[in-house]
Order: sequence, then structure tokens, then C-alpha cells
Amino acid sequence: MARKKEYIEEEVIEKAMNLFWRNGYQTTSMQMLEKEMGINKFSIYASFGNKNGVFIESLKCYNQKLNQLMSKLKASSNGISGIKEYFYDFIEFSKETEIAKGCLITNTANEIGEGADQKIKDVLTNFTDNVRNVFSDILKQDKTKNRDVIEHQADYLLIAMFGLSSATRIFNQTQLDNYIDNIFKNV
Amino acid sequence: MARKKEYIEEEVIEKAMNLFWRNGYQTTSMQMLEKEMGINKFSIYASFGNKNGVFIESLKCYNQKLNQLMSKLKASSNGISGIKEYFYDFIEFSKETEIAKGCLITNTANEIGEGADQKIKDVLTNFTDNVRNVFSDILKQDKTKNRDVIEHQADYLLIAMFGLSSATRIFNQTQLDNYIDNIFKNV
DNA sequence: CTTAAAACCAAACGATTGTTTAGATATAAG
DNA sequence: CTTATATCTAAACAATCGTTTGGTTTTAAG
Repeated sequence: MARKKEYIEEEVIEKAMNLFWRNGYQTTSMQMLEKEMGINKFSIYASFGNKNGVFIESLKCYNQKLNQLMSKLKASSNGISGIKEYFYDFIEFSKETEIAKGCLITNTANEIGEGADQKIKDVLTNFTDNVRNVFSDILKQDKTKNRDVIEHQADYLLIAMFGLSSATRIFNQTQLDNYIDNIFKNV
Repeated sequence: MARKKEYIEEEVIEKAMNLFWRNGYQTTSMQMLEKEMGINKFSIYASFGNKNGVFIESLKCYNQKLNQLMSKLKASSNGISGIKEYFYDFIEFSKETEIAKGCLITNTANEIGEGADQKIKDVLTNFTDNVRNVFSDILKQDKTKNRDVIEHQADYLLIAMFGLSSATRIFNQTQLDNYIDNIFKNV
């Protein structure tokens, strides 16, 4: 006995996510979100609580998109060369629609300071643990490597991904290619 | 025929720089700057024009501090192991007073989006060119390396520094040690 | 000692921030 | 068709943003 929503939450969140991705949390205002999401402020608050709620859902949406990107890697039995492919896939992903925006999670980790919201920190931790586990699983395909080496290399590749995120925003393709080549000389 | 300033611009800018370093550009408000710098808003505007002016000067101040840190490296004839030492020096530098804050320049590069101020972009470009040249000069000490290899490795190490900046903010010392060890297996 | 210039403080500026509310509109159940 | 309820638009909320201004205090030259 009520009116129907004229928007689909998953759809408008994806638009919000892209805005946050381009501009960061602080720079993105409710006014900008209103315009980009195509719905009224009232509807945004009804669906997501507040700005932080929109951001949290945007992070989760980004996480999902990245999991889709990683599904190829998860299913792969190509070992390290599979991870290297993922690095290249990520570069394309980060500039999907327009200019390079880096990784939303990495950008957020770099943006937030001391007094950051705990929910946001949790999403970040979940994300890094997730990526690290995927890398670790792939590395385990090589039975000649012992557990210590695998853990170290998983950490190394995870941090290298963080570097790649920043790099996509500043450096050119040749520099990125060269960076990735060097990174994978050690694993 | 006038009153004397009760503050030294270099001193208050260093305080502003530390605030920007901890919190980023957007999060840092004039109110916070007023408190941290210990002078009135009027004085801030009289000395630095506006918030952007304070930030530009803060970036320059940071640049100077980093050049001091690099002076050891510039004078070094230890080749690559000198650069590796610089990586460790930077980690200490980034958490000099308190918690890890990464590199202010890298943080800024990650924070600013499409419509960033040109002056800020210029400072960032100057900085990366500067660091890259120092790395390049050190690498040239090895006469067995040809020009192409040196340019590639300078780019690689530069991007690795960007990764290290993010990493200091998120990962623990063991992970950082391992990261640096792996990075320097290739140069 | 007077006087002009610069630095100080505090208050206020309009604009924009994130958030809430009031009233009109649409929809589905009874 | 009536009625209850959820969604819509648009206006307003207090708070804070970066910035400016007016008046007071300090200083140093004449």
C-alpha cells in the first residue's frame, strides 16, 4: 500500500562509487552525489542513512567489481604469470571509463587519517586480506616453495599492488610496464 | 615605522606542513591551521595569501626536508645499497614524530583529482623529477649498466617509493622489510 | 611626542557543508 | 473509490567552510 521506488539501489550506488573513485571521499559532496546518482537527497538518506553510508556501500560495490576482476585469477592455474596478468587487467580496470583513478581502496587508505571511521577501516582490512589470500593461493601452486616464502611473496605482491595504484595516476604506460616487469623478476 | 611580526614564517609553515601531512589537504581546515600554527587567520592570509598558498609553501617545506634526507644519498658512492638505505631512512622519516603518515607528496598525488590546482601539480612534477634524477645518478656509478637500463631502473625505484609511501601507512615493519628486500633483488 | 604603517584580534562575510523537514504525489490494499 | 503509506520534490536547517573587514595595539621613523 505504498508508492514504488523509481530507482534501483545497486544502480545508483555504482554511480556514487564512480564519483568517489574519481574525487575521493572528502571532495565528493552530497550535492555532487545527488546530481550523479540522479535522485534526490531525501532518497539518498532514505536508502543509505548518510554520506558515510553511501561511501561504505560504494566501497562494497567496488570490492565486488574487483572480485569479478579477480575471478579470472582465482580460477587460473597459471601461477605467477596469472598474477602478472591481473596486474595488467587492473590497469585497464582503473581507467575503465576515462582517466586513471587508481584503486578506490588504496586511494581511501591514503586519504583517511587518524580519526577515520571504523567501518571504513574494516572494509579496507577485509579487502587487503582478501587480495593477499588470493595471491597466496596462487603462489601455493608452486610446490617447491615453502610456506615462509609464500607468505613473504604474498605480502610483497600486495604492497606492489598499492604502488601500482598510485603509479597509474601519475606515470605513463611505458613506466608501468617496466615497473611490473621488474616486480615479477623476483617471484 | 611599523610593528614587528610575532612569528617566523618558516616556523609556522613547518607546523602547517605537519598538519597537512597528518590529515591531507581537504580535511585540514583554516580553523585547524590557525590552532596548529599558533597565529590568527589574518596573519595566515597576510603571509601566505590563502589556504592553497599555505599548502604550496608546506609542500616546498616538505620538499626541503626530503632533500635533507636525500643529501646523504646524493653524497654517497655506495651505489644501490645507498638507495636501499634511503628507503629505510624514509620509513623512519615518515613516522618521525608519531604514527606513519606516508609521503606528503605521494599522499597529495593520490588525493587530488581532475580539477587540481596547476601550482600543486607543478610541485609534484618537480619532486618526482628530482627524486628520479638522484636515483639515476646513483645508478650511473655502475659503469657496466647501459643508459636504457639505468632509465628503466630509475623509474622502477621511483614507483617503488610511491608504493612504500602507501605501505608505511598500512603495513607493519616486517612486511615493509620484506617488500624492500624484494624490490632490491632486481637492481 | 607625534604619527604613520604594519600586525594583531575578533567578528562577520556569503557560500557550501551534511542533514532534516513539510507538503505534494503516487501506489497498492481494503 | 477510499485510505493508508511510502516516495517524491523543494525548501530550510544549523554548522562549518574559506575569506574579508573594522578597530585596536604595537612599533619605529621624523
